[in-house]
Amino acid sequence: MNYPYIKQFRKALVTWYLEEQRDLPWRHTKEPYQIWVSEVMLQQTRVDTVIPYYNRFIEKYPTAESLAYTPEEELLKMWEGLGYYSRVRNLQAGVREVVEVYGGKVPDNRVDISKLKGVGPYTAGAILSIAYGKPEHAVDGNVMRVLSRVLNIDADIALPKTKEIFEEAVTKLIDIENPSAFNQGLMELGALICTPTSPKCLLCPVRDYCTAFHEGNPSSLPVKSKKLKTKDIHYDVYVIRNKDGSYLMEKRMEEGLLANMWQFIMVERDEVENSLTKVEKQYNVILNRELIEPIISFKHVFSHLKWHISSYLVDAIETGELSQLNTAFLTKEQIESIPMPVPMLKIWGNLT
DNA sequence: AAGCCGGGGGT
DNA sequence: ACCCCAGGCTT
Repeated sequence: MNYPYIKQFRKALVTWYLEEQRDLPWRHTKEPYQIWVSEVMLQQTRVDTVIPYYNRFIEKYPTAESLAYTPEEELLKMWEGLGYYSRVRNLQAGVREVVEVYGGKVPDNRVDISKLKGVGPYTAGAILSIAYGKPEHAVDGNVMRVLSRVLNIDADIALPKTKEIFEEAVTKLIDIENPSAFNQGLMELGALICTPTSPKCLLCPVRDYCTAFHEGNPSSLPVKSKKLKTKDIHYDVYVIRNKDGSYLMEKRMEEGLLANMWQFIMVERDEVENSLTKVEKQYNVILNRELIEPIISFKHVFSHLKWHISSYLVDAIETGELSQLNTAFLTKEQIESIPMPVPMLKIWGNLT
């Protein structure tokens, strides 16, 4: 794009953003910490999903100091249902570093802010431009889609290397006068107008500067290669109830999928007799095999795998000492206070 | 560079 | 069924 057009493109984008932007909670603040929270929640997550979580989170943890030393289980409960739970662990680690190393002030340069846990190239640029007004690129999926069309770039955006092309493009195009509105304008345009399928080109404020609109095919961009196939795993989930009306639960491992979240007893599907024997032995209980009541069967899709779950309610006739520290019989009130992944919430919700 | 890490909504 | 979403970390 030639220089005169760059200036006009900036102006058109920023003017449109300032007039048409949605009223979102995190647009009422310029506190770097609060912008940070919003950006982490928005990673791979839609605006409408984030809004209630953001409001609750900021109300409870309005400052870096208030978040820094909150127990992890409480944070996971606040994050419950949002997904990608390592985000909140990393956020807290980063925030704690800000409190302890930077005196509570979020760094205002890319080198230092990028050292914080959970802050990658995008989040760094977003905080720097939105909270500090720095002319830094913030390239996410929206930006790559919009600019692939405006500049008619057909490089494969699934390749990490391709992102550098767009970072350089933004660095060249960005409005020094209002980096915040420019970066958010690109993303807002991607969310409202320059959508993945059927972009609303006739309503686009930068249509005049869009190469794909004039010389190419906006709908065919961006190019993205790799598509992943999910693996199928079948589980039987046993909701085991003791004489007190408490339920046997276990906490997942500290790392990996759904780390540190709680679940009912879950075993890979097998012959029913084998499953029950395995459960009885491992958790030192004797189950009433005469009365196994199906609760619900469903599929739960993750980004890289698919769970097929069948769940059952069964009474423990006898219970012994639980050998593992991460297992316990919990009351209804306790269960509703611990963080559980959505599949377990679904089973719990169908229990009564 | 590729795999891992959730969940929901749109088409 | 498939795609994508205000991505980052680990290997």
